[in-house]
Amino acid sequence: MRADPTILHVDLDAFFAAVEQRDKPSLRGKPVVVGGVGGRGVVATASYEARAFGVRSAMSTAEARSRCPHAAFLTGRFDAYREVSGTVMRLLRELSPLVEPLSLDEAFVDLAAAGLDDVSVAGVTEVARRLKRDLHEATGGLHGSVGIGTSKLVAKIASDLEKPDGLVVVPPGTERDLLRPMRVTVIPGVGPATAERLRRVGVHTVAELERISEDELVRVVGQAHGKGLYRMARADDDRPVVAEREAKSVSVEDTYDTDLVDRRLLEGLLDRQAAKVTERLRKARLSGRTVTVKVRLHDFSTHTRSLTLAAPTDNTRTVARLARTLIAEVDTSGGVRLLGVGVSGLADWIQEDLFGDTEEAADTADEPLAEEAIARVTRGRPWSPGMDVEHATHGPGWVWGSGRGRVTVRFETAETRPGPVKTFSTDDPDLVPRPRGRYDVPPDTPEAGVPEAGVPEAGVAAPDDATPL
DNA sequence: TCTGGGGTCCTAGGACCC
DNA sequence: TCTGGGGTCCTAGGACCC
Repeated sequence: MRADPTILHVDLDAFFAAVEQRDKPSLRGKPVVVGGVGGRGVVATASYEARAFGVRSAMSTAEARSRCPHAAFLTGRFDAYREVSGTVMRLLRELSPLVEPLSLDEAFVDLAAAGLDDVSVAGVTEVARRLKRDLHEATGGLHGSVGIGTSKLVAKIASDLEKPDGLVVVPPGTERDLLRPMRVTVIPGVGPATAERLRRVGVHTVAELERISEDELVRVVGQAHGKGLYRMARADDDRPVVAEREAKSVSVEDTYDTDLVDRRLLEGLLDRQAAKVTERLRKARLSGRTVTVKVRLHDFSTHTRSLTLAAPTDNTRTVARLARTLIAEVDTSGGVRLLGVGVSGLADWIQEDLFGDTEEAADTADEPLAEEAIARVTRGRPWSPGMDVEHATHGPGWVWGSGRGRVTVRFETAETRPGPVKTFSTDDPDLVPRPRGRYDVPPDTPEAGVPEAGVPEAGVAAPDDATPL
C-alpha cells in the first residue's frame, strides 16, 4: 500500500460488444452478445442492453438466446479488438511508462512513474477525467471505467464500483473501511471454490475475513492463497505494476459440436492443432520443452498428459507426434468434446534441425480418410455472424447470419448509416471477406488523417479465419 | 440447451540428487 | 538392518482470471 493514490486501473465497458456497436450502427442501443454461436458456445461479452435481460459473461449462448432472443449474436472479431486495445494501451503509455495490460480491455498504470506534480485525490481525479475523455475520442466512442487507489487491489475494486463509465478514487486511509462490508469474492483470486471454503468457516465478508488468523486461513485455503488473503483482507498490498511479462505457454484448444470417438479423426485434429501452436511459437520466436495434450471427455471431466523433451522445439511434426503419443494414454472411447495442444517451458527461439528436417504444413496427407472427417468437424464457418464483408455492388457490410447455402448481409459501417439487408448465395463471387481497417476507422481521430496508422500489417483476416470464440 | 479459449499460479507426490 | 532433510524437476489436476 502506497502513501498516495498512484495506482490506476482501467477497464473498458462491455468491450467486445461496444466495438461491435461502434462498427455496426444499427446495433447501437440494442442488445448485442459476442461469443460462441455454436451449440456449445458461451457468452464472452454482453452489451448493457443484453445484460438487462439477464445475459451474462460465461453463460451458455443457448441460455442467452432464451433470455434475449432478439439480441444480435456475433462471433468475435479479434483483429478489431486487438486494434482498439492497442490504441488504448498507447494512450495509457503516454500517461505513464509503467503500464501492465491484464487483457485486451484492462490494464494497471503506475502514476508514480508518470512524473505528475499533483498526486492528491483531486489531482489524480483530474488525470482520470482526461484519460476517460481521451479514450472516448481515440476509440471512436468507447467508455472505460477507472479506479484509482494506493494499491492494485483497491484500484481494481474501485474501477468496478460505478460501471459503466465510472470514475472512483479511493482516498488513502479509507481502504479498509471500503473493503470491510464487501463480499470476499470482490478480492481477485476468490472464486466459487474459495468462497465456499470460507463460507464453511463462517466467512462471507471482508470484515469477517479480517477476524481469521493467518494460520487458520492457511489451513482453510492453502499456503500461498492463505497468506495472500490474510494481507488482502487488510488492504495490505504492495504488488508492483509490471510492464513486461513473458509468455509461459502457448496453446490451442477446440470444443466440438458433437463428441468425437474416431481415433484417426482425433489424431488428425491434434496434427492441425500442433501446426497452429508451432506456427504461433515461430512467429513469437519461441520454442518449448513440454508438450501437453488436453482432453475433455463427454462427461466434462478434463485430463492432461504431458511430456518434457531434453531440448526445446518449435517443430510441427515433433509436437504432433508427441501429441498423438500422449492422447493414446487417455481412454477416449466414451467420446471427446474438447481437444487441445499446448507447449510450455518456453525458451527464446533456438535454431534446430540443423540437418535439414524442414517444416511441413501438416502431416495428414497420408490419411485422406481423416481429412474429410476433419473438414466436417472443424467449426470455422466461412460466413460467421458479425464478420466484415464487402459486396462488389452494395459495398461494405457485415454478416447477419448464414445457413442452408445463404448468407444475409447488413450493409453498413461505422461511418455509413444503416443500409439494406440482403441475402446472397454463400458462393456468390461478388461477396468477399473484408480486411480490417479499411472502413472502420472513425473520422476525426488521429488515425483518420494517417491511413496507415490504424492498419497494422497483420490486420488482414484470412477468409477461413472465422474461428469461433 | 448446460458449461469457450487463452492464459497464470498453486498443490502434491514421486524421482532424483546432494 | 529403520532410514534425515532440502532442493529441483516432472506430471496431473484444479482454481481462477478476462
